[in-house]
Amino acid sequence: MPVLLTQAQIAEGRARILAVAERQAVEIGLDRLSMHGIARALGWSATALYRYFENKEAILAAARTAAFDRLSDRLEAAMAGPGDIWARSREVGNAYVDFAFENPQSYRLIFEFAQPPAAPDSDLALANARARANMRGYVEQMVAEGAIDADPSLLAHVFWAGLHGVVSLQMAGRLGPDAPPFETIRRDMVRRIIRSALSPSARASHQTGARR
Amino acid sequence: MPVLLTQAQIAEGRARILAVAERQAVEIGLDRLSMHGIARALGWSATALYRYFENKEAILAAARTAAFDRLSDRLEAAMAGPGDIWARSREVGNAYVDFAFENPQSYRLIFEFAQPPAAPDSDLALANARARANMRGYVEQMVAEGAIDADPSLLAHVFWAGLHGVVSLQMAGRLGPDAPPFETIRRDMVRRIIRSALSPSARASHQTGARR
DNA sequence: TTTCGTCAGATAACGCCGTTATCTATGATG
DNA sequence: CATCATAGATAACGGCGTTATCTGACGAAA
Repeated sequence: MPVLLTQAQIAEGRARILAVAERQAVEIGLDRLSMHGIARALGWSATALYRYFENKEAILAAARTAAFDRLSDRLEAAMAGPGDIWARSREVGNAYVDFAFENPQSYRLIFEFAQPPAAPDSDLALANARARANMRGYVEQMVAEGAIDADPSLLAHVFWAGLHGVVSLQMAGRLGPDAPPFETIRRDMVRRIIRSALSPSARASHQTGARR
Repeated sequence: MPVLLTQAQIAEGRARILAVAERQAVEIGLDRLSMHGIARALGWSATALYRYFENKEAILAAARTAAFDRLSDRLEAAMAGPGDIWARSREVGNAYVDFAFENPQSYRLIFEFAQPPAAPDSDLALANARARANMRGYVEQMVAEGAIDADPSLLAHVFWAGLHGVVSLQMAGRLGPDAPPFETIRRDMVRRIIRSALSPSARASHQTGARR
């Protein structure tokens, strides 16, 4: 009978393709990524890629999945760090922003406007859900610990959307030269939202305590 | 001597090309827009387009400019409407969101991540500046009228980024099925930011007055 | 009125893209 | 050792953005 690719070989092939794709996305930009180019870098023919991925979109979906997971890793690491919930939440925010600007191609890949919907229960959908859970988790904990008082899911999405808004305006170069710097906008936004949700008990200790 | 295109003919040619480009962007999506396709719709050869625009990117830049101007028109109309500054500011926000979801391709065109920088003093740069001014203007007026108290530019950018964040998450389909609806997130975000900036005098009249 | 120069626009072509059809060589199984 | 399904190469398709080249039409000059 034939010589079948083992599961391990398939996995390795996919991993090699993804590695090249991610490197090229960084080097030449997401939109210049091409099947021919990836194959060239591997010393393969372009058609060989189709033994490992159904088409280009499948490669992008896998790269998106990996990007989601890397983002989640960083958010979870920040959340698992030292300090009280205030400090850790701040670190989660920093991790998000750092990820975005250290990996703009990954951030773009994840949040690009035109995206084919992910198949339900696909790896991509799961990675997306994990990232969303991480974007919610720290807010839920703040509410659970009584630091702030709000509908956790709603407030989490407000935080997330706000952060994503500044990040993506900055990335798209839509903050003109007359605009305040990115970090100023971000800090002011977060400060306003936080204060709007401070629990009565936290209001005394945090609000005054945080500003010496 | 030769038969030169008059300024008017050039302007008309550019207008026809743009009209087709914008229609096709709506019909088939921004990324399927092509020089060949635009020319086909015009009954021209693809190369004829190069008599009117330097290249495809120039067409996109012109379309971006037009999109910016349409957005500005709507923002200005909302700002010029009836009612006090609270009502008009609310309408500016509605105009922004309505524009985004009624013209997703235009919104995408404007706020897409990867954008070649606009040439300084180009029509595009001017249209961009006009739109940014409109995103600032209503906040400046609120501050001027004493309704709220903040650095106008900073607060305007916080509002804008927040709104853009919810809009673009929604457009990219990144708000999962477990997320609160778009309008809920938007309203909550705007409410929180507004309250954080209410001037002491407005706090009494607005905060209580606005909730019956 | 004929010639001529110049430019608008068409045709052809280039190299790239994503993808499919077809071929070839391989190596485990009978 | 012969067979045969398959991995991967080669070739090809239609489409892309863009450039080179050709063609034809018109205003100025003769």
